[in-house]
Amino acid sequence: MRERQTRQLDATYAVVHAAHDHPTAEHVHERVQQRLKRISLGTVYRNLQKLVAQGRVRVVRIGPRSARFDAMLEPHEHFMCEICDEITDLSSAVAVPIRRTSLRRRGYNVTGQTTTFFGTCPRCARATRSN
Amino acid sequence: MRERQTRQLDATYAVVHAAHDHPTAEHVHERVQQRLKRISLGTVYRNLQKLVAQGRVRVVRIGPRSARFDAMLEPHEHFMCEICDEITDLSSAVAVPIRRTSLRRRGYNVTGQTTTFFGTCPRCARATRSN
DNA sequence: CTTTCTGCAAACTCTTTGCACTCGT
DNA sequence: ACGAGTGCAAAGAGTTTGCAGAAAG
Repeated sequence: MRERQTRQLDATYAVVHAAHDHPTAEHVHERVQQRLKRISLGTVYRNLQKLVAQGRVRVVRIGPRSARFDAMLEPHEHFMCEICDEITDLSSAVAVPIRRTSLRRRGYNVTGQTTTFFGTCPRCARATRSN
Repeated sequence: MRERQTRQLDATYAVVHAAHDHPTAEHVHERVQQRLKRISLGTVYRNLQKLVAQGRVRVVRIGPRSARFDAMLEPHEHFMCEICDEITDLSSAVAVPIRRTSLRRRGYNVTGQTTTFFGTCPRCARATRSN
């Protein structure tokens, strides 16, 4: 046997899959603890790594803070609000796959891509204006 | 007076500006030390922050390792090789500005964007094939 | 039973910071 | 000479890891 199915792994995946807010490892830990009170942060980190290696979860590295996790596997883009730090999903542009082809012609092997927009989200933009 | 022009700040900017390989803070430190032997890593970090705040340098946060710095201010995309960790510049797609407009219509205030492709660069792709 | 996984705590990496001193202006 | 900037070393955040014991198959 190679990989075991543990409560900790299942719960970690369930939390990331249910989340729609790109949680950090610490967020995931807090949420998993609601079900498994004794799970440690180290285990959450190990299981997140495992899920990423299995391709069931993706890492989103944006901004100066911690890595964030996402079980949305369909290609999509992100918007990061520099005021509230919230990351929202954007539906993917149609134009993008074309660029991959041109890179492949130049000898690159492209396995992934991310586009992130930065700025102020509508909610924070409104709040800023009214202050 | 507000900001002073120190040897350390000048040298830090000169190194980033001359670099074409997206150096980490530690890289920048090593290179600046060739001219100012007593400069500390903390000072390099503080000066890199200052340059970023001034808009003379950009931070590139890709991959699990440290932040990397770039004085190339024209819009461009990145390719990160997952084997050798090298980040290369790609000329920017023409299609991208269009998407910003559509985000603005939805209430986002867009101040920046990055697109990164992941995979294997031509050199590593060749090396892998021949092994 | 065997081997992987876990909890815990310590270690590690990257970055920031407090303090006394230095150096631009 | 005033105060922003510096070097140094210690502290912080985020993440990884060694180990002894727990538990999946």
